[in-house]
Amino acid sequence: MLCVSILHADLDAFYASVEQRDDPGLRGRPVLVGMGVVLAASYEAKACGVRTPMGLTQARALCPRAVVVPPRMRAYSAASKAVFEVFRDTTPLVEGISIDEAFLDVTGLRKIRGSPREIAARLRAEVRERVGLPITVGIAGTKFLAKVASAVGKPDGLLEVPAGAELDFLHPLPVERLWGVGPVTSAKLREHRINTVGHVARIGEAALVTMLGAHAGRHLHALAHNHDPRRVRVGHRRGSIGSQCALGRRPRPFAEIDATLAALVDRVTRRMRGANRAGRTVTLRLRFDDFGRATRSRSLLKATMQTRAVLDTARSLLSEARPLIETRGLTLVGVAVSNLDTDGAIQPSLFDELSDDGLDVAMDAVRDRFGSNLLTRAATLGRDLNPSVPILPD
DNA sequence: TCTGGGGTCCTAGGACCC
DNA sequence: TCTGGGGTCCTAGGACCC
Repeated sequence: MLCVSILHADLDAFYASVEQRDDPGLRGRPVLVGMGVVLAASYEAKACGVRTPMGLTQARALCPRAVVVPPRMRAYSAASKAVFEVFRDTTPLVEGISIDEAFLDVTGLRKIRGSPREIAARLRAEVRERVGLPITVGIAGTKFLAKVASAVGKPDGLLEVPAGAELDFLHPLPVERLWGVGPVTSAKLREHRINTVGHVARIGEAALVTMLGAHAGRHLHALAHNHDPRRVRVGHRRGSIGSQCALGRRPRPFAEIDATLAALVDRVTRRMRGANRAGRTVTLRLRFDDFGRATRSRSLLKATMQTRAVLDTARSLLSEARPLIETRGLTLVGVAVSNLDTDGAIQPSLFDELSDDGLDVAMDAVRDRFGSNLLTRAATLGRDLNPSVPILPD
């Protein structure tokens, strides 16, 4: 039987490392990337206790020596592409998880490329040489364990969990290492004095299901025994495309929220056209003063990637949510399109043709109603927002 | 510890169909 | 008029991930 070997490759403090690579003056110093909140912290900054996402004010208090730089998404996107090229030169079986991490299936490469450890070591060296970035690689027989291994191996490390030693490695770790255990599940488990993965493995599936629900219970039980049958999937396409914008606590006139929504829809549909994906379900995301959240969604009869159609739907959802917004105070607005088709032939509308440069078009839609102040505000917002960065390579 | 922006998956009720 | 099981889609919410 062929023993599966999976690598989990994860760039270290990705955005911060790109900044340190591009500005030698930042090397060896604590670096924070962010605007408002910390998007990434170099290991020097993490040593002070800085975490993401933490407010920059608080991060500066913890780490007064830190250099704060604004994010440069284009640079990170380019670096990510270069790293993924190294991945694909290693094996065609690459599954991107995010801009800075991927699974690589190297099963069966032993004869031509050496042991998984040799492959991983070469991969790390190549990322360092070709892209100039530190990367940690975990090696194991399952995706889950490879991911745990890279997390434990950070930073700039290589950690292999040998066959047969999986549970010895896994069971002493805290429950938070399990994929799918966040703050809520962690609190529930710790309430029952379940603190380690080994304890999760011992208490039995039925008890976990009672505690956490059917799916989560079975899932965690399986992971705690290192049962993870998921294969590395190639060519997986994202299921939704969205954009959102935090508004701060200052009250905003409804018209300004509407203009912001138009800017967001313009970005989203532009990205959809760029990726040639049409979608059918429009979701409006809202977050309120008390950090409560709500979503409102509507499905269209036909998939679209046109700004006009998505904007009309989003705006209608926003109007319906207006009473909610006015009572609870809005701090974030977002829009996402899901139910994505793959075969959407691009059908430019007049609206879209007008929209080729910047946010002019979405702004046209609000100009008459809201006047030039809001137009300026929304256009500024759009330019401040970072360009689209693919989360998964299309 | 007061929280950004990009996503994923699961649950559950209701409408609707056979 | 009341009734069943099975299935899909839509919508809203929640938890989680990086």
